[in-house]
Amino acid sequence: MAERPTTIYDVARAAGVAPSTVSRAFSRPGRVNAETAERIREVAAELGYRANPQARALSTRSTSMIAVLLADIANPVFAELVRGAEEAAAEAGYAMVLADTRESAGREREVLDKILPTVDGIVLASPRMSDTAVRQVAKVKPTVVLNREVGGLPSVVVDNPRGMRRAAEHLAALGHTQVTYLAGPEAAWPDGVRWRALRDARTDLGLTVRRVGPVPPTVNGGVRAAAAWATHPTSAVVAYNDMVAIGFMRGALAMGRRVPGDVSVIGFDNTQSAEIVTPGLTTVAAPQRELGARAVRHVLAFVGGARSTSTDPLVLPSKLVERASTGPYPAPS
Amino acid sequence: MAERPTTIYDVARAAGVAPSTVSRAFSRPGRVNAETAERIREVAAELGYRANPQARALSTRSTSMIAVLLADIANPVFAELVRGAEEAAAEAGYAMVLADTRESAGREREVLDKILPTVDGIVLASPRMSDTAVRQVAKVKPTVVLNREVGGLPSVVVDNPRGMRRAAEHLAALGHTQVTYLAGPEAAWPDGVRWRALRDARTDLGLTVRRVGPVPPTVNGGVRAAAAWATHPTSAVVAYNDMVAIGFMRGALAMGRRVPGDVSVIGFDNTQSAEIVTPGLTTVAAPQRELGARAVRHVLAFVGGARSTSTDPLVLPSKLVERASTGPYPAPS
DNA sequence: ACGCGAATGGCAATCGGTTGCCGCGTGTTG
DNA sequence: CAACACGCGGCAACCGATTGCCATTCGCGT
Repeated sequence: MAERPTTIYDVARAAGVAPSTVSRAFSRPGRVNAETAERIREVAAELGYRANPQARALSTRSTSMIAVLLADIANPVFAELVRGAEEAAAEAGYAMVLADTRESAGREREVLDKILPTVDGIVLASPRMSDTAVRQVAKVKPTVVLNREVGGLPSVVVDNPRGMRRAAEHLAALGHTQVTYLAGPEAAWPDGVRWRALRDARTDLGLTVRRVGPVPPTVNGGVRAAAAWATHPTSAVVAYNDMVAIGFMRGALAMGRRVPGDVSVIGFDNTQSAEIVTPGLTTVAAPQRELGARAVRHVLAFVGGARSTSTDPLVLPSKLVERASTGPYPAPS
Repeated sequence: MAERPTTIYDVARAAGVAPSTVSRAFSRPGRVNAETAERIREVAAELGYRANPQARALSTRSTSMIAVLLADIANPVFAELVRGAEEAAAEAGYAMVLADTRESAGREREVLDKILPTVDGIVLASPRMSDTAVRQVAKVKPTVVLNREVGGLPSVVVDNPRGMRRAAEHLAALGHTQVTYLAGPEAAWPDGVRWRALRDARTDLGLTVRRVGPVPPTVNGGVRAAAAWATHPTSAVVAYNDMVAIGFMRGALAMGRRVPGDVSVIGFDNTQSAEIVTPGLTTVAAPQRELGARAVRHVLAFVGGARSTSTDPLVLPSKLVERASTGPYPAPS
């Protein structure tokens, strides 16, 4: 521990050249004599030299890193997304670091202060901070926003309206006429979008919609939502996300309601849990991996100097995955 | 974008003082006249000055960041662990960054090269690289290893042997005499430990043990394990982790075996999935959050200059959580 | 009135790299 | 043989902050 790493100066001394030559031997191979370069590289290897990217960044203003800020790592939606992001970054020779901001705008700011100067670009996944705060960040470093639209800033989002529309159509086709929406955190941008999409689908699908919540986007939140729903039960519910949907199913079950016998349930995100839970959860899926990859490629384009790729949000399709948690409107028994 | 951030030089000029004074106004408040400091702070705020931690690190050799490297973010075990780590870091005024290494030793090295100089300490969670590579890292920066022991290096691990012992006892008490272990990746340190613990429990619990695998530590891996198990079925199975256990249950179910009627299943990790799956999965739980927090506090102690806190591994207890996936040895029918 | 030390601000070196520019030596060309 | 270009290495400034040391000023004791 604490052993000072070797620097270009160490290498330079050992190889009998100037530090600048060592630097060039690595950064622009053509610029220095092939033999000299070779010798330097040998010496460097021997000494275990590794360039300090931060020191380099001081003058070049470029680390080869990007950061992805997540509202909550424990949320399984992010698993695939991170994968996609990581792969896209690796492909471009960038390292990706992640920071969890625990659903808190304050924490986002703190982390950003520390991390911003160490990276070339930022992906804000489901940021909780204000639009102005986000714009502030975008002024300093190339930034792409995920799962949210912030006027004038590049963003990547899922086609939530269409997803919700599909969900509503599915329920309507099964004969349901009343749908309850189990709302997630108000700070979550997609929540409002999904709710509005459901309301918009109301008239031409002949649906009545209600809304309970907001509840935390967790299994327990779903259990609480079930209790709230029970005061005015409907034959169908759409939850903010899969975890809430699963919690709702547990809660409903505990109250003696059967799924989908008494109530049909639809979630959002198609997380792994949606598949393993019983009954299998019908849910609106989004290409999370693609989402992450696109976002990263998008920032990297900016980092690479793209002046203004269109700032229209890039919207990715979503689709309904039908499983066993939805069924026909219960026949009067 | 691309707007150069303001530096102490900008602030110094605007406030009519020397850069060094600006620096001191922030880093050692007593050292500079109260009024001057106040003025500087005002000017700085007005200009939106934020210190560049990397530049600072050049001379102080201390960013206020630590890194946690994970083998796989998609693995839900890490969710809680990250939480604990993040909280412990925040408590100490450190920011935590995460890197996913996709279960690859090579990727670990690459990421470390980039990230190492930007942080004060490292937590390696379930590293896949060789012991020597790990020691190499530890020579450069304070390092704590999680879920693995590397001779001479501080580490935090779960009491896997005891956990497995409890699982075996539980099965033995239910009358099972043959247990199959569904092995996870060989590069995963706990895999060997768990398997050995099961073998060790054999004789005095009167068990016969078998082993199938290795399989990937995923639901699909579990499905494959079920196929392998089916060639020599046993009445009880212990899986490398919950995902494998869940996959096994699906696979077994698909083959017409009932859980726990025909086969009892135990997982490891007590992830959220263990609770929501049907039947509820009996599993060996570890205090993941605590694990993460301890690891971080441990590195921070080293960062703070502790010369050699004992390098004995810190071992945290594990316990068996009984749910519905285990039952009595099937009566001959 | 003189001397001394505390308070306070500035100068300049340093951290580890990068890069513009200079200068030397060699090879090519007229 | 002179002129010129080019290849290649070194010097030194710079990125943004920190810090040891020095200089100035002021207050105070004697």
